[in-house]
Amino acid sequence: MRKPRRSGKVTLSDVAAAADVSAITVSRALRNPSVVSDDALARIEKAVADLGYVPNLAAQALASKRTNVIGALIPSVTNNVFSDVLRGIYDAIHGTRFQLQLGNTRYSAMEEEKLLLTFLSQRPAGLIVSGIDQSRTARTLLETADCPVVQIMETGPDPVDMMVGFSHLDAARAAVEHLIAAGYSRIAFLGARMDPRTQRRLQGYRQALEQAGLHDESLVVTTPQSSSISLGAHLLGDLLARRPDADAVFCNNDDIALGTLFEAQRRRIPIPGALGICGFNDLEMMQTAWPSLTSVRTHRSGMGQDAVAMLISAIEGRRPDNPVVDLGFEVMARESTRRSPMA
Amino acid sequence: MRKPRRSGKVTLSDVAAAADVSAITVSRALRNPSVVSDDALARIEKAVADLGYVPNLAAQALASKRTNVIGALIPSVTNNVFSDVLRGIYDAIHGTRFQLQLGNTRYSAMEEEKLLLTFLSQRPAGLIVSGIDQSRTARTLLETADCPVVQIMETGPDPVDMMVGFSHLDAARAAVEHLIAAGYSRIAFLGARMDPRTQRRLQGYRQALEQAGLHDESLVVTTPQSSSISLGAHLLGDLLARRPDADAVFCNNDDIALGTLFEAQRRRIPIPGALGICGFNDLEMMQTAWPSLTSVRTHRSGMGQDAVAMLISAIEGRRPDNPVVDLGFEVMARESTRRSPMA
DNA sequence: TTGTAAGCGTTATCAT
DNA sequence: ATGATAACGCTTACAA
Repeated sequence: MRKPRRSGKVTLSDVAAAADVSAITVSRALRNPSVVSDDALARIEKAVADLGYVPNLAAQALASKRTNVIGALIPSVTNNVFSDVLRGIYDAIHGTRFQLQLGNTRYSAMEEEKLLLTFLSQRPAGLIVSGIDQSRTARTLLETADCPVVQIMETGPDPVDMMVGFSHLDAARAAVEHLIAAGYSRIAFLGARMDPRTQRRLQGYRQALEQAGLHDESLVVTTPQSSSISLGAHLLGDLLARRPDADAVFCNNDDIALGTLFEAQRRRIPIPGALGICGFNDLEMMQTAWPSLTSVRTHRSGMGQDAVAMLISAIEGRRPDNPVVDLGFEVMARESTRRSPMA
Repeated sequence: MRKPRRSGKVTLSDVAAAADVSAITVSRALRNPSVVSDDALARIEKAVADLGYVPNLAAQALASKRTNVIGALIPSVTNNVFSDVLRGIYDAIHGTRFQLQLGNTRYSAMEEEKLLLTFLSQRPAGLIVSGIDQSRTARTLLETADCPVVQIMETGPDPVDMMVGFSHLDAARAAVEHLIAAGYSRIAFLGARMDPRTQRRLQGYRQALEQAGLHDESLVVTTPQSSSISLGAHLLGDLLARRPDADAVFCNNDDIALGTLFEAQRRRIPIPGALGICGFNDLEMMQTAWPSLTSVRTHRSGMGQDAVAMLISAIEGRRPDNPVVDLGFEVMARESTRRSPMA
C-alpha cells in the first residue's frame, strides 16, 4: 500500500467534507456561485473561511488547461520608458481576471529566448513582447505559441500577431525638422545603448538632415553604454571636444537631454541661444526643467494599456479589427529650442 | 466511452514514445541527466528537439508540490526607488532556478491583501514584501504562508520572518543635521504621498529640529498627491507663499528636490546661498545636476539583491544567521547645501 | 441543483 | 538504469 503524498494544505475535498457536499459543488460554488443552492453556498463559504482554503493554481491550470497569466517581456525595469509602459499594462490588467508575469530581458536576445520558453511552460493566455527585432528562434516560438501575442513600442511590417507602437524613424525625423525650423544647422545626435529603436531614430535624424543638406556624420556621437543623465553630460563633452561649433543636440532620450542641459549650464553655454536641446519621450521632468526642454512625446502607458486591451479581446475571441495600432507622437516644442523670440 | 481532453500539446509521453522509453525516464533525463544511460539520453534529446516539447509547469508544480516562484510585492513600478530595488532583485535572481512574480500594490493595503492571496495560490517558494506596515490580514497571511518571507525597504522591530532595509527616521535626521551644520536654520520639509516611510522621515526631520531648538511646524508642506518633479516645483511655491523666509528644504525624495531646484532657478533664487536643497535616495541625477544636489544615499538595488539572497538561502534550508539586515545610508553633501566655502 | 468518474501532465514510490 | 502505478488537486463530461 502506497503512502499518500498530501501537502498538508487544505484542499477542495477538505472544504467539501466540512460543508457536507461533494468537491465539484465546492468548485462550482467558487467559480459560479449562482448555480449552487443558497443553502450549500452558505455552508461552503463558512468552510472555506474556517479552514482558510486557498485554491491551488497549478491544479486549476492543469485541469482546465487555461491560465490567467499574461506574460510581458521588457528589456529594462529601470528605464523610465518601460516603467511607464509597465504602469499602463498594470492599469489595464487591474480588475480583470488576468495576472501579469513580467520578464526582464536586459536587452539581450538570448535572455528573451530563455524567458519565452519559461513563459510558454506556463501556457500563458497571452504574451506581450517589446520591439520587432526578435531572434529567429524567438520569432518561431511566438508564432507557434497558441496564444495571442502583441508586439509593443514600435510598429513595422510583418507583425507576429498584433502590434501597438509608433514609428521611431518618423518621430526622430520630425524632431530634427523642428530643430531645423527653429534655425539650427549644425545639429548633433547623442545616443546611448544603440538598441534597434535607437538605430531607427538615428536613421530618422540622418534622413531629415540629408534632406535639408545639413547632414554631417561627425556630429553623431554614440556609445554602447546604457543611458543615464550623467552619460548625457559626458556625451555633450565628447561632442564639443570634436565639434565645438555644434549648435543643437537631438538626444536619443530625455535622460541624455537633461544631462546635456546640466553640462551646458556648467559650461555657461546659453540655452537655447548657443545650443538647442531636444530630447525624446517627453518624460514629466521635461516641462519642469529650467529652461523647459523640448522633447518628442510618446504614448508609453497608452502602449501598455492598448496592448493588454487587444490581448484580452483576442483571448476572449474578439480579435481587434486592426491588429496594428500606431499611437503616433508629438513634438513638444519648449524653451530649449526657442532660439528666436517666436511664440 | 469518454472523450479524451488532450490539449494538443506535446507531452512527456509523446517524447517517451518517440524515444522508445517510458515517461518517467524522460522526466529523469530532463531533471537529472546523469542517472540516464547515454544511449537513452541521446534519443530523448532528439525527440525533445524534434517534437518541440515544452514542459508543463502546472503539472510539475502539482506533482512535485514545489515551484520556482518568488513573489515580490512593491507599491509602485514607476517610482525610481522601486525600479532600482527591482533591478537588484532581478540581478540576484538571474542565473538561479527561480523566477520572479511581481505584484504592484499601488500603495494600497487592500491590493496587497488581494495580491498576497493570488500569490499564495501559486504556493510560491518565497515572498518579498515592501515595508513593515502590512494590514492585520496581510500579516496573518504572511505568517501562515509556509515559505520564507523578507520585508524590504525598512527595518523595524517584530519582523514577520526576515528583513533588509534601513531606518528612514535616522536617515532623515542625519540629513537635517547636515543642513543645520551647513548653517541653515529655517529648514522646511517638502513631502508627497505621505506613505508610512515618508511619515517616519518626517518624524526624523522633526526630531533633529527639535533637538536644535529650530522646529517650526509651519515649515512643513505636504500633500497626499503622488510625487513628481513638477510637484516639487509646486511645493516650493506653496512653501514660499507661506514662509518666504525659509532658507533650506529637506525634500522627501529626489524628484521633489529636482523640482525645487528648477523652480528656484526660475525664480532666480541662488542655490545654495539663499536656499539649501537636500533630497532623499541619491538617484544618479543628483550628482550631475547643476548645482549638484545633496541627498541621502540609500542602497536600493542592494536591498533587492540581499532580499533574494536571504530568501534563496532560507528556501534551501540555510537560514541567515541574522534575519534582520540594516544596510544603512550616507548623507552625500554636495553643492546645493554648501552655503559657506567649506570644502 | 448535485454527484460520479475520468482525466489534465507530471513526479514520488516502489519494484525490478 | 528503467519502469509500472498511483497520486498531486482540480475541472470536464456525463448522468441523475
